[in-house]
Amino acid sequence: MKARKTDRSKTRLQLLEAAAEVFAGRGFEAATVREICDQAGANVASVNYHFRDKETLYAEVLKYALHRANVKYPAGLGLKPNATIQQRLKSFIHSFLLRIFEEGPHAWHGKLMLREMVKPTAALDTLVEAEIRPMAGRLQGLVREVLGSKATAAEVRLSAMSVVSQILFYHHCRPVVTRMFPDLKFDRREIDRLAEHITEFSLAALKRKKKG
Amino acid sequence: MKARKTDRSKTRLQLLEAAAEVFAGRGFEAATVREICDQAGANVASVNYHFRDKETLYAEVLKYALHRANVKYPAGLGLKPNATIQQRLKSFIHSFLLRIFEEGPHAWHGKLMLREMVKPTAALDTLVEAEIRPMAGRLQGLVREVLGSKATAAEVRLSAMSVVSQILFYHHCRPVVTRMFPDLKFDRREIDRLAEHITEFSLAALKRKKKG
Amino acid sequence: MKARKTDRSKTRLQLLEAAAEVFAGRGFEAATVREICDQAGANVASVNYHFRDKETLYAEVLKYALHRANVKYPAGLGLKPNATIQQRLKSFIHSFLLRIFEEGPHAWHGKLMLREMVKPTAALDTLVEAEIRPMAGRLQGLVREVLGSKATAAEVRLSAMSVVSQILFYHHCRPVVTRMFPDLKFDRREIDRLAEHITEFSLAALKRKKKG
Amino acid sequence: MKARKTDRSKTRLQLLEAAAEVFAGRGFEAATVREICDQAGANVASVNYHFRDKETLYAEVLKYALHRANVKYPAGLGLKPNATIQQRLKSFIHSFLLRIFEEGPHAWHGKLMLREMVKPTAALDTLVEAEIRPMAGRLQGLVREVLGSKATAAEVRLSAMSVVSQILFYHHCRPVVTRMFPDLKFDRREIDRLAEHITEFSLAALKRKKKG
DNA sequence: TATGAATGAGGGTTCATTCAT
DNA sequence: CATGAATGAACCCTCATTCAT
Repeated sequence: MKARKTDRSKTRLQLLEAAAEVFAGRGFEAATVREICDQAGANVASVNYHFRDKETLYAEVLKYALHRANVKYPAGLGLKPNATIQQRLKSFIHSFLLRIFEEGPHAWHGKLMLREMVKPTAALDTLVEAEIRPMAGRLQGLVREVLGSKATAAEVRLSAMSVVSQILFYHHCRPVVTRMFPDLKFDRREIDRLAEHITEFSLAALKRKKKG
Repeated sequence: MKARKTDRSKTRLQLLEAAAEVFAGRGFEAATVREICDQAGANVASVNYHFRDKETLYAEVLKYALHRANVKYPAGLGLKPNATIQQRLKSFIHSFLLRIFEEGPHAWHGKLMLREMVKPTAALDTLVEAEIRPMAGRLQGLVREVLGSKATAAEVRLSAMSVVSQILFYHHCRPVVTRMFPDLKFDRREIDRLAEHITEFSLAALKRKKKG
Repeated sequence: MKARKTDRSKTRLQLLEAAAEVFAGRGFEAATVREICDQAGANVASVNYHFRDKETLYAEVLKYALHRANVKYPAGLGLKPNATIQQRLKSFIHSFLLRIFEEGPHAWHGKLMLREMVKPTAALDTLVEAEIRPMAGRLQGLVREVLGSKATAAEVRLSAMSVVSQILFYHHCRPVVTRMFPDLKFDRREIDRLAEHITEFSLAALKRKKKG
Repeated sequence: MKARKTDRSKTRLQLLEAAAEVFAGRGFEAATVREICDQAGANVASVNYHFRDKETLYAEVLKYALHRANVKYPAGLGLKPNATIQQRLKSFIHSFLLRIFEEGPHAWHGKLMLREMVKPTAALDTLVEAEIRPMAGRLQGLVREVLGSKATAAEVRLSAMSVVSQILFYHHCRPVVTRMFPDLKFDRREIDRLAEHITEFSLAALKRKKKG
């Protein structure tokens, strides 16, 4: 009956996993503490015991989901340093798209992030610094490689956003995209095609800008 | 007879306005009919009397917000038929950005739409057909003008999404953008610059693709 | 548009008919004024306008149902004065049973009466005097004919109740009876058999009592 | 462990008692969970916590009231096996009448049963099998003893209903009986007299039928 | 330490009734 | 005179949270 430290950690973890799934699926308001506890096989009071309240649990879940996602998709994103700029840009885009279209536990992060866009919480500040800014830095590096050293920081920034926006679009507008083109199934091949298009479109724009 | 109808419409309208604001601000789940009724200066039972239930009210609010937005930003979007393709594309992008960055009552629509992306309701189907598909058609028309008649429908579609995604990015990711670049104030001038960039970036890509 | 006196009466009557059906079917509490008005093809406010409130309407409905029932089953109950006592007793019992098992509008009265047993209202007093006491008097007359003049009033009264109770049982306990004997269908023939049994059983008891 | 269970049972029990009284007094529809909880000294949410909803509570109350009644009036009903059939029949009738005329907590069951006659719920099915059918079996056994083995099952059944109906009459028609004979007070002595009459009346009928 | 019973605030909804028209 | 819009009280129920154990 004595709860060992391991047990404590175990319940906490199960609570986090369950909460991530429920929050991702239903959103903060619609999610109920009871459902989370049930799914975690824990007591109704567990959330308040382990995390003080529902809101704190949510913040912890965001951090946890970020951690989980970073474990699977480390900063490198599979790029090889000696590849051409085209190859590296496409690799960046492709990896990002894969991450976006992934289903199951690893999709929690994306869904939670989208919910943060609608109703930001304090946790978003952390996420921006820990995750988004570094990734933006990587992308701006790639963009600058194409634009050349004469490009201003503002130009680089705008162009990087133009690139990433094309990726995120399929995450943020999926409900509309699937309704407008019901035939589109985002399987492996389709995602490849998408990465191809976005890379090509972006590179074309960037190279033209460079010349101009 | 008219007075009656007007009276009925009056409370209904106040309810719609109040509901639009509350739903946009809090989301469907978190919004309470009590707050909506208070804000509309009506009784708690008004929602059930005029709209049967909260869900039906929400659907009506979406339709109403769409109507309001369309009245202010009619299909023409200020384009002149005899303008060049560059001018017309930039006009499309600029109008769309203005719509996105607008604040006050006209911003309801955008916020509600964003919420629909996170948790689509039955109302989204209607909106896609009534609003989004027509606008997508307009944009695809512009894109095809640049790409030329040899471009496949799929190519046109993908490119159009690349264009619109750059606009929507500032809507869907505003919380992140403002956190990453706190100095950016999206005033008139900044929006102009943004429209300029997106147009230039997109045209560059499209023209390059045309050649290739 | 002018409402003539006839119209007023007409609406009142339709309200009464609708209310009788709804009250009989759902009971006073569960019945809603809206359903009654809808079924009567009248305005929501009609009940309050024509009958002051729901409770008054209920009292009027009881009176009305009694009136309707008495029109169809007049005091005579089809007895012929020159028939034997057996024939007249059986006729009384048979008529009463038919009344009880009747369906449709004429069953309202019985259902409402049963509801009065559960929760008597002021209307019950009227009904007892107007309907039940006279009928009890008739039955006691028949019983006395069998028991003879030596029987005390109390004996007559008890025996009369023994007779009528056997009839009412099938009204008051129908849900139990149908559950205990699902095969029993109370059609014309079965009701005949029932009347036969009750008459026979009661006469046997009465005659034996007379001797003893 | 025991303390917990007891605690749980305690509130549950208080809820059941309070609900039995309120349901018996007002009926299912008119009863409010607030009144029940207040009377039980519990929170408004207690009903939903312990019984899920009002309907389930009602079903539990019916079972509980049956249990309570059966504890006080066990199957034996005070019959001695070596008594004569007259004595045993009178004992059956007398016990049943006492049960019917009892007031206070033990009267809940009777009132609830009467309400079930007016508006049966799913709980009635259970009650018929658990309580009514066994009691009907006992009575039919007594009736058959008098009628003899030649009597058909249908005859036994009809006669048993004739007997029980005379008892239930005073339950189902009490409001009418007290209005018609305001002098009648159903005290110990009057109930004795009633039992005497019903037994005598029924036996007379049964014995006569036997001969015939 | 960790739990299940219990809480009270607040949710959406329904209802008989009222009142200006 | 008769109506339909509007009301406010009360309904059952759900919820995150607390507390004794």
